[in-house]
Amino acid sequence: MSSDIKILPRSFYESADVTEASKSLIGKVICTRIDGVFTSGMITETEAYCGRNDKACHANDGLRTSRTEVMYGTPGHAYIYLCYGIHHLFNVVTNREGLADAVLIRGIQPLEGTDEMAGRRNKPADKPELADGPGKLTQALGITTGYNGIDLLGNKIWIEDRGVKFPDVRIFSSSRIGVDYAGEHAKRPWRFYLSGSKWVSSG
DNA sequence: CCTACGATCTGCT
DNA sequence: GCAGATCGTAGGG
Repeated sequence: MSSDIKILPRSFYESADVTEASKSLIGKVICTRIDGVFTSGMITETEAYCGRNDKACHANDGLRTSRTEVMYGTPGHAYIYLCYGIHHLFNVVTNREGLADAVLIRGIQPLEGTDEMAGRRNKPADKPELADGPGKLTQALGITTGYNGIDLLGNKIWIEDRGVKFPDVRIFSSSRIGVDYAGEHAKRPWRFYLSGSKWVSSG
């Protein structure tokens, strides 16, 4: 029964294709134990960002700064940054060291600790607004930039495979949200989401 | 040093 | 539907 649950190994994050990694993360379960509180949710929506030839990516074409340094590090670590001065956005670093590929988590279906999430969000536990957006789910899970760079094979933030596998026909794609500044690259269909799920950002 | 702006969300109209 | 919030980062002087 519980033997179906396993933490994603480093090799999962070492995928050489960030769009494949992005798709594969749909259906996986992100878990946090923050201040001793366990919360979790199934990933419903992701976006791929590539370190080479992708103007939407913070680390595009080798741009290396203190902010982007984590993206150039070991896959399977968290890149968490502050967006619009308010929202903490959570990414997983993929591929291999030095390349700066990452997947942004944009939506989850809350599973465990929903009352705790509701408290953190000051929203009802059973409504999509609890976690149907990149800034909402981090608040629900208790994730802040203070955890930037953390290893996802540790015991604070991790991702599990619980044996849920959706058929490819249920994974829809679209252009990425909020990256119009990236010009032509903004049109790439690098957003992936579970069709029919309520727990997906409206955009 | 200074300025512009964002991988968003909320509340109000 | 739209404007305001809010602050770290990047880039330029």
